[in-house]
Amino acid sequence: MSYFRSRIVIVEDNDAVREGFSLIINSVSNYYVVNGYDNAEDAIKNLKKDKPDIMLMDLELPGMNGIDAINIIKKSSPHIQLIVNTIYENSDLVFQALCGGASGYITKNTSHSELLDAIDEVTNGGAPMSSKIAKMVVASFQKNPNSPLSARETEVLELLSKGKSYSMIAQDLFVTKETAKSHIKNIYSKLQVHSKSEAIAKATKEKLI
Amino acid sequence: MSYFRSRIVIVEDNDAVREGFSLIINSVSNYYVVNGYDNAEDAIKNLKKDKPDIMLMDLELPGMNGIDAINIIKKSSPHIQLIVNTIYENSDLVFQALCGGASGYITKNTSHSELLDAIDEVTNGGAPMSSKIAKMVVASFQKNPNSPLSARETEVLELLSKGKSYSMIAQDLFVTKETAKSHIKNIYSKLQVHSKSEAIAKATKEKLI
DNA sequence: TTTAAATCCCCCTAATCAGGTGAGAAAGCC
DNA sequence: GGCTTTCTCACCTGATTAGGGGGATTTAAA
Repeated sequence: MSYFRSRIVIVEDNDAVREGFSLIINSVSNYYVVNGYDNAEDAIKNLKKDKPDIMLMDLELPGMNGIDAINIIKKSSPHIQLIVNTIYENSDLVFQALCGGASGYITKNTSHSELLDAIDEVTNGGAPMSSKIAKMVVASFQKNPNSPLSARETEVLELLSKGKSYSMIAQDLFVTKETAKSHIKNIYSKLQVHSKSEAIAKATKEKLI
Repeated sequence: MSYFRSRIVIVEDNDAVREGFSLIINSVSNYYVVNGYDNAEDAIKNLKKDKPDIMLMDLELPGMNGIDAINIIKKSSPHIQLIVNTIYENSDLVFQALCGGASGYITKNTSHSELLDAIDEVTNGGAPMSSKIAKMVVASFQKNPNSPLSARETEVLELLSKGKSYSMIAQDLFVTKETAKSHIKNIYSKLQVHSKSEAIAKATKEKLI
């Protein structure tokens, strides 16, 4: 744990919630809230002045949304640890926030002590997540168990998705080019597509690869 | 929380550790350890008999390794929740375990109460992870901030990685095919590659896309 | 004012892609 | 035993592509 008090900025449009967070965070000695904003624009404008180590960021904000804010903040100040705090558990939002550089994602049913735990965790280089979010993140690594494709076809599609040509796939799998083509034809027929890009798009969407 | 005691199987080659876990888990009312094994083969053989709801799985085992075991167990009994418990924090192992269907990944510096917390969490549909593991998982969503590629080039490479042809990329970006080609030439030169597959491989490895 | 980025154009050749049609061997299922 | 799927291989065709070469212009940042 740091010997310095980490500087925290809160971006949250609900005044009561924002002030509640401030009180909680300021009640412990390791942290203090340097500023709170009800919109992302003002928070971004004052980054240089506030010098936050950690930001608590709501996603549903008036004006600029939280996802865009995360991208802007992380580009200009990559050292800032962003913790998303929102009611949304929509998977697109979660992955957009994480891809944009959020260090954690906690939902708004979080207790005061859990909020402080989350701040502790990013301070120690962790990645705090609500239980449901962690589950979504872990699930994103796993394939669809109901794939219509055979093991070999999946293998071929994986190589196709790596940009390999028919002949390269054939080489990798120690078969002839005609065999690779044959697999691809069957993949197209099963997925009801007519090109590499459609096949990869469908396979990615349905987590077949 | 369930009204039934969840059935737990432990796969762990260190006898003392395995028996320690059993004692801890059996000391709470929600769970009981139906069996413990010092290798994956025996655990897999007895799946039908043991009917575990949750398995605690070490990765470094004599004979079959834990990753292969996870894949086999998840294929035959997808309802089983697997919690990896290992000393390894190697990123390849973590992602292999998660891709294979592990529900959680905790490292061996975990306290007794944290172990029980992890079991509680999978019981409630969560995905328990050690702090470092969660950080690795979240980091896997984020791009390399030191990419040599321009924003436009990254965009082009992303489309290329989706299997799109030069002309499709041009259409998507509302430019001519020659422009798309020009970007791709620059990408190849910057990445020092000479084909789609090499570019995608390098970009994926270095998280440029 | 030099550099990088983004756009566009021409030429070239070998290779690729997608479709059709057909077929043999092995494995699994009822 | 018969059925289906899977994996393997082959030939044909026509349109497109990929990757390389050579340039050029405009804008914006350093």
